[in-house]
Amino acid sequence: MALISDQDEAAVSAEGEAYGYLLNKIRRGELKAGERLKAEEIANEIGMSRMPVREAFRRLDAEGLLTLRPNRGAIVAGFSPDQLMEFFEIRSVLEGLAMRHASANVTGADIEELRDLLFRLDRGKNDCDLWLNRHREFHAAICRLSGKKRLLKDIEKLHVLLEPQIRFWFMHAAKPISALQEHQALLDALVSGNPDKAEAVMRDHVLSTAPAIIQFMTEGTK
Amino acid sequence: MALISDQDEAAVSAEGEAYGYLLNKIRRGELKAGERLKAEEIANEIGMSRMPVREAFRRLDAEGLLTLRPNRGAIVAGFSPDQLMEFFEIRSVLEGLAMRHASANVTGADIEELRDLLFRLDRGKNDCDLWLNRHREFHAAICRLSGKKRLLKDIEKLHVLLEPQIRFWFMHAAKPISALQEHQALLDALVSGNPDKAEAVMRDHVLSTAPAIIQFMTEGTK
DNA sequence: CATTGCATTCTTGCATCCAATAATGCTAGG
DNA sequence: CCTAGCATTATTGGATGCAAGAATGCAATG
Repeated sequence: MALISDQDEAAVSAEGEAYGYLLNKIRRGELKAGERLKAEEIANEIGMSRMPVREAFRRLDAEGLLTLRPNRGAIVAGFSPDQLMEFFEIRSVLEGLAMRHASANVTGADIEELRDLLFRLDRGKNDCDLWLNRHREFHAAICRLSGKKRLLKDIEKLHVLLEPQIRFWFMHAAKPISALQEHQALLDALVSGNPDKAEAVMRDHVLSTAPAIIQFMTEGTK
Repeated sequence: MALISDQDEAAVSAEGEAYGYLLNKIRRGELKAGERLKAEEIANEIGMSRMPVREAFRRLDAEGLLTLRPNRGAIVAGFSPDQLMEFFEIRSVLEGLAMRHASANVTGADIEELRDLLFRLDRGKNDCDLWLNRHREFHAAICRLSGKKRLLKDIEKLHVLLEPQIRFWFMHAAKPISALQEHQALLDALVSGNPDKAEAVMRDHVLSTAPAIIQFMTEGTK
């Protein structure tokens, strides 16, 4: 249930609170690419000093969500179509690897649970936040079966990086009608017992969604 | 030539200096896994206050080189054989992807340069630092041909994570006699014009080196 | 009217200070 | 001699202050 970090749990530290606050804003698209963030401003909004905000900046910068420029503050990272495509490609190979391991570990109970997640995903296709969360959770659930923690973490980071874009697409473009059968195919590949096939299907799945999402962006902004 | 960040360039900021100082120590294995780092101690060593050191801790934590525990400081990250294997696997798919793109972009001049790097790599096989740097640079040079910046960055991060382990192996185990032909095979695959083959060869190459390095660790510590 | 140069204001980066939490060592009791 | 509990010390997390650099606005000049 924990996604990237503790962004919705009660953050114990001020830095954690600042991190979660900013992460949510970025993911929801409330902070636009290129926007400059002033440490003191953020600090006032959430009732703390600039120090923990600076540290949150540092963490978000390391994750690629912000760009920290010397003496010139933090700006929200924005990505070109090429960069977005690169993220999708990295996701495809990482989730492909996770899928490969998952296919070796998966049990009947796991499949049962995944079917349930998929069912809920489909039912949430009219609520953006709901759908995005369930979609992320569905992919995370598969990756979790791999048992590889770092892999899961890296993949979730990429999902967060792409979330504003996917949200934009979800809200403005045609709803993902085909999502159900696409993801059903993932489950089929998962139980096929063929690791190569499982990996290949996941790679194709991730890449197949990319062009529509990216192309829509370029059309939407011109 | 710039590796991960500005760890040997003249760091402009105090935070950058602290980051580079710690990064080098970790990479060289001067800080052992599990060792606790005290912010003030580090700060005194390099003549600054704790604040920039804390921020460097935050960055290194985000990169997975340190583990920051609430109220209990930073400890140097250490990895189990399983975790190391996971890193190698992630490296294999990421470098495989980079190789795929590189094979589409590579020119005759690039191959010339890579051959030169490989030649220098082989000549440096008796100096640990030299060999490690050249080996990293050889892989980075191939990945750079992909033109994918994020991919290159992620791969270099993994190289840094694995560096202490590879260093340990290099110093205590048999020298990598086969490295020359292994890497030569990479160049052959690169010019083969077959992206699938190029990717597969790189994946195999990265994975093939893993068991020896990891196994040696478990033997060396028991 | 546009543009350059300068002065003012704002923001960042770092040091220092203080409170809260964790680690350490000591003492007393078994 | 070992252990539990407490007092002391060390260390972290966060707030504040201050200097250096960047952004802004204004005025003078072409």
